[in-house]
Amino acid sequence: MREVAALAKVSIKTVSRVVNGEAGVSPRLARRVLAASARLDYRHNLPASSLRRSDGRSATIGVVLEDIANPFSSALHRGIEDVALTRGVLVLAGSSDEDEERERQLVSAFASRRVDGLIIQPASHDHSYLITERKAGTAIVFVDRPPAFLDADTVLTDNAAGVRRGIHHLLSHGHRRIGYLGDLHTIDTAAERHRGYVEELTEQRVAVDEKLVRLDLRGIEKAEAAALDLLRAPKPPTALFTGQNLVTIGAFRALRHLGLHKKVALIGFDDILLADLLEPGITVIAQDPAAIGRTAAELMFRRVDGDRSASEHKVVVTRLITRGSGEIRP
Amino acid sequence: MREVAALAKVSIKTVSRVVNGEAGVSPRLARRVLAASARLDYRHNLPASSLRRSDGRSATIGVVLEDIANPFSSALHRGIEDVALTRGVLVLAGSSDEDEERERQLVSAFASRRVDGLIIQPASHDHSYLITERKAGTAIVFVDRPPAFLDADTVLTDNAAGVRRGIHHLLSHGHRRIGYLGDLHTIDTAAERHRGYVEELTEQRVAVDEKLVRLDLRGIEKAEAAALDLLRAPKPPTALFTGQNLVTIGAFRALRHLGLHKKVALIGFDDILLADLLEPGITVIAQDPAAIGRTAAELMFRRVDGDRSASEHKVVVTRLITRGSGEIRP
DNA sequence: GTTGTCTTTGACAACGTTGTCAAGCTGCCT
DNA sequence: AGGCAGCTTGACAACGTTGTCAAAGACAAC
Repeated sequence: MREVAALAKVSIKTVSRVVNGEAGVSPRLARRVLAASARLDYRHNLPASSLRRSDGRSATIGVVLEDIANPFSSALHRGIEDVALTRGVLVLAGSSDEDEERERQLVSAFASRRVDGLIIQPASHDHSYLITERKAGTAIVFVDRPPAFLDADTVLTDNAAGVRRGIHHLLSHGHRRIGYLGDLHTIDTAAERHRGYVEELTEQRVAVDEKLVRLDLRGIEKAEAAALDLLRAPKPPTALFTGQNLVTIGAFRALRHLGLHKKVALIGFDDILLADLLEPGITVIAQDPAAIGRTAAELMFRRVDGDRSASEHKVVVTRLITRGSGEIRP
Repeated sequence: MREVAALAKVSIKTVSRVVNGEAGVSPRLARRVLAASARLDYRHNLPASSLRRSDGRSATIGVVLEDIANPFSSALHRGIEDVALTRGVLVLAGSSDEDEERERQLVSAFASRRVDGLIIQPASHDHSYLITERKAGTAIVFVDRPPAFLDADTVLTDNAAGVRRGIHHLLSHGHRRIGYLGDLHTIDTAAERHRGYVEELTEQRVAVDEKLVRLDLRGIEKAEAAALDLLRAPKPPTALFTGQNLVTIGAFRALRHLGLHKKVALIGFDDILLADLLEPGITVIAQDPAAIGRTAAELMFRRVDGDRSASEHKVVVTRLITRGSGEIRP
């Protein structure tokens, strides 16, 4: 900047004014400054600028996701990016891999880079450590799962209601023995989905048979094994509800393996690419991760802009997509 | 930091030493500083630190991807993250959406945040604009596609060789009329893959029939329409090779629609989640995007560490995964 | 010609940190 | 006792930028 000022024969303050598009610089000088900065390949130094600025904004936000490579997280990420883009804000993202410690490390790394806001898909179960960040003025929004021991904005899917819709669909097709395969019960969404299963059955006066329920299935293989186990039992279920992406794939593999994929009904939570091309197509309760990301980003930027009203809790609805597997009758 | 120094009754320089783990601070003072910074919830300010430091490292890198939500890009992203993590470096990522202008905007936004390095999956066809960044000391690595008008490190998949292996596989199963469906020919990888198709046929003395080739197919729908068209022609192909992810899905849809999915062979470039569960399973030439990401990140960090040797051009090999669709005989 | 107002411009300090360098202290050797 | 090396500590400037404020200039009104 000093060099640009020297070349344009103005003070560095004038260069600063031109760079920031401030009013009150004569067109003649502005042109000289622009020419000089083009000649010297001058690049504005944003970190230095935000160090000096009164508001201290870095025009950067931090996002903690379960895994930036998984389809749900990355669609969410993209939703956030699209909103951030409209404000010239860049997104730092990291994967927690369901590790509480890693979540905290990421937040800490974001904090030392002075991000304006955080969007967190939580892995940990105690977020009181974020009180410091909030005091420092960082906007915080939770997505997909609620925070614990911290009051903050959230954007969640209505998991229980989604599952209930799916279970209702199976019941209305005549099923009474509906198996449930779920992810780690320590993950809030998995617990919620399981709750939806129990609630809908109870409300419809169908007894919950614990032998038909398998929880804590992480990954395709474990889900496949559990499904095989369930389907080979003396009184097997006539339908399966799977509480997560990979669990659905595992269960479908098991059904295929046993030649039951056209006999036993299946509904999965979360849409899967290609689910429509399988035989039968897989009926799913689809979430809208991009919408969750957009909503969270909008909420977060409202806080960045100074909104200090009470925490908001938004719910993004699910959609039942019928493709065949959920419409098989017992 | 000033406040911490005051509370610990030391100079701010001593606080700086403790925060940076520099040797030569007596344990007694170090303990006092640590206690004071814990009490005041002190957070080290990395942008300010790197402003002052002689090397000026921001411990942040920028990544331009085609779309952070697409499976290929996000696996690549994750590979980069895993390497960056080991150095405490954070990753800024953005989607170019195949838009040249957007690519440049992202690079410029990264540059004003003073990233230490850039990893670019290029959308544009002239990268001379990056000479400035390189002069400023930013390490630059290209992934998936080569740069134009710029000499830089690259990590590419051997696209032509991969396709040739697939075509060879089809030929060895007795096919002579092999259709080719490809993505936008302006994308370097798409052009390379098409080249592989032509080369292998030519080398094996099979005439290339232009009526069996459709390029510039962007997205599932267009690919599906083109495949339908091809398969309904007077002398339809007995096998299809699809040059990209979504094109493969579109082609499979078309085959299913015509009831030809167990009669016409299909090999696709890029693996697809669930491809093994379709009927028949889809034979693919699989890339390893996570390996590309890791390799690129390692190359980039070597440059950040001062390696000034000639540009390296790494090639990540493909793998043929047979699942049934590619083994159908005419 | 003087005064007042408005616009343009620049000098200087400050943002939070670290590199440089010198001062102060301890302990050992002569 | 004096000298010296080695360790610990702090004062100060500087990184690239912008907020503050005052000076300089332009112009109109009297």
